[in-house]
Amino acid sequence: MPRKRLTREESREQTRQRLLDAAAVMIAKKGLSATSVEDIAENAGYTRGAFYSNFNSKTDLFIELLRLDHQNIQEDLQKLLDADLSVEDLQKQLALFYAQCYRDDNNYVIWAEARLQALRDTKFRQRMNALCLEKRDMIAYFIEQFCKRMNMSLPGPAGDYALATIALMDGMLYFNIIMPNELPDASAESVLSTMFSKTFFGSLPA
Amino acid sequence: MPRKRLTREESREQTRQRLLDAAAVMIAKKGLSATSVEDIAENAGYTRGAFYSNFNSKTDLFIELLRLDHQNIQEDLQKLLDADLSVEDLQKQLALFYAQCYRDDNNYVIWAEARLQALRDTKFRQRMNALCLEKRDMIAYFIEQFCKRMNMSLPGPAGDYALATIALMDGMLYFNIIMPNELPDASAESVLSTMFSKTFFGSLPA
DNA sequence: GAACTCTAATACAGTTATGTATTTGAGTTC
DNA sequence: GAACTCAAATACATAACTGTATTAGAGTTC
Repeated sequence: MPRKRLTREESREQTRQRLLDAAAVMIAKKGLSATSVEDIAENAGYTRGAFYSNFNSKTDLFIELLRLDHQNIQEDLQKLLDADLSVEDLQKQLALFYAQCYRDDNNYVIWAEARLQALRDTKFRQRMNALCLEKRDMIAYFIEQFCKRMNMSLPGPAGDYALATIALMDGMLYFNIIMPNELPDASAESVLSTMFSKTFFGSLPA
Repeated sequence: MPRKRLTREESREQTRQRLLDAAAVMIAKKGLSATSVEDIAENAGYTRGAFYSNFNSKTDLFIELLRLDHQNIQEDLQKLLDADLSVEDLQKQLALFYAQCYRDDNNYVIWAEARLQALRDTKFRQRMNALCLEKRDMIAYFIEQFCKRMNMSLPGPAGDYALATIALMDGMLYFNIIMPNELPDASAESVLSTMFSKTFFGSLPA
């Protein structure tokens, strides 16, 4: 039984959202270029007509997908910063944050696809880079906060460490997805925390 | 003027090699699934007939491409190990090795494509994982050698550090390719060496 | 050099994608 | 509730890719 007769705007928004959701699933499953507009529409329960009525192109939809996910990430990070956590909790959050971003595997794949797309498409790369730099700066700020509370100073720019953090977690995450047996969670965590504590604690002033 | 009238076998080998080269270029440029068999053949100066005469499928060719590149990497690494370098040189080699693997950008993209393919195709993943584990073990051995000469001991299994090394270098490399302005070489190098020296030197026994 | 062989080109048949133009029908307006 | 509007379906015209089956011709064999 249909709860409610949807208004035109609600109905359109629902369609749009379903198309976005279906696209995320299909792109993760088959890859960006192997996913046809037809795939997306069909998987969302519509036809191509609905797609072209809501998006100009597959690329446009894809960017919207990234934008929305990035927005969620930023909001989550901001909440963490605002929460005024203890040093221990902050440390935990720093180590776990990135993995949380990719809480389901779809997101990991989608950003991996995005990176490749960025290598190929100048316009796309510009939009992508803006998102990445925002993320880097956010994490850099996070690291700075962390160091301040620990009464430490970094040997280099926080931005560089932010990049290293993203890079490291990304790579570890990939290994975890692709061959979970070879790198049990405990091991991954220990490697990460070793790298981080050695790196950051190594720079303690006293 | 044609140097020499090629023997049938030579001619076939030349065709095969040209197809492989063209595939590497096209796959890096357009992506694996966006690259058609036609693209590869045409770009190599042949028609699809030549392709199907030399390979069973695009996937087969792709795996051959990876296999060959991986073979080169392994050989290079082995040479380094055999060279019996000084500690300083060994350290340099460790930091630079991975970047050398991707000496031209094509290879980076091709392996990124391979990672995504591995996420989707079980059979492919199995072949891929074998290559990755070989590489990990090789680098782990490299790290062990390094530590031995430095008279250090690692706090954890060398394999874990090898994975972290690969992950970190991979991620940094991506940033370097995608936005070289944001991460000048000097900066990337300093981040890497900081991470490594802090991590490994932090574990010195005395 | 005639008969043979195998590489690569060509021809073919089938499938799947694209975007636009047009139509249908569920919501909206009065 | 009749006229209207816009979201989504359908129809259409193209284009591209796939793999196989067949053919042409450059090497090979004797």
